[in-house]
Amino acid sequence: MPELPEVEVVCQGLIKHLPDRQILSFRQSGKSLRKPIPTALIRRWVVEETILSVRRRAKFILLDMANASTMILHLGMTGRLGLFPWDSRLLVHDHACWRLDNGLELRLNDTRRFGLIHCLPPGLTPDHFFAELGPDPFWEDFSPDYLIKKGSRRNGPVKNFLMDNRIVTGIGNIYASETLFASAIHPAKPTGEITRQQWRCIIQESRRILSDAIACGGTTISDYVNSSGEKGYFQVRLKVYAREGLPCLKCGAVITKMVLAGRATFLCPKCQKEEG
DNA sequence: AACTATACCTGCAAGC
DNA sequence: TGCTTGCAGGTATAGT
Repeated sequence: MPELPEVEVVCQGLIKHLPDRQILSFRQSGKSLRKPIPTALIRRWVVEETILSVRRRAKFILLDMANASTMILHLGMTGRLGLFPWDSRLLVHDHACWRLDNGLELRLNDTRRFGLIHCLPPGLTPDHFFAELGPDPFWEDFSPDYLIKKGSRRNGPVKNFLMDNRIVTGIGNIYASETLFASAIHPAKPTGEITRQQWRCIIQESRRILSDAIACGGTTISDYVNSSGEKGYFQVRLKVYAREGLPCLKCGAVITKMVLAGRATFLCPKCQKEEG
């Protein structure tokens, strides 16, 4: 998916347009996303309601409605949200469309359909829905003490640990590689061997990289665009991700690729020593 | 309990 | 040209 920065950029775009808008109607493609689209719940609780606010929690986007219901959106790997004139032509993978009272329609386009839409009736807070999720990287809870407590008994690769959203949310495959490069830590290093100083470094670097990426409008690998249809520009700042065979920007050694938990992982073998 | 492999789905690029 | 294969930003699950 879009990782945390891309979701944040989309969210910031939606905040400019959605609050105070009323949803007039809802339509869908008929295809299921990761779970079936809860059309009945959306028509019951969201249609004809006004949007109060737009928030992000982890990689979820939340629309708080005036009647205290909540619509929760997740973009999966290929999800995109955009605003279009309501009578404009639908695109091939437009799966959910909310018509607004200003002539525009919010459309969720998701090629691979790994996205998710939830609708919580009034009074059901999203809290229990997010109960299993770890903190955002920007929260104070994301601290060396917390990571030592959660990670000391783990021997799996630290990269997998950082991508586990029960530990910390929003660090996906791109930013896990980038954070570990910036921290000079080998992605396969056993989690339990990471020192307090290294955790401090990981926290600091992940926040710096994610902030920079948000400021750049996110990373566009192939098809991600923000809610205004603009691409992000962080990809030109990536130091290791998708740079296999190219020289390390710090030391000139050749960037290599390995597979961890089935995911492509990029590193500089010289800057990120196994025993480091 | 922790970890890996697999499944979900479509499109694209590379290789034959 | 056309087929097959592998791979892609996420996450839930079943299995070891």
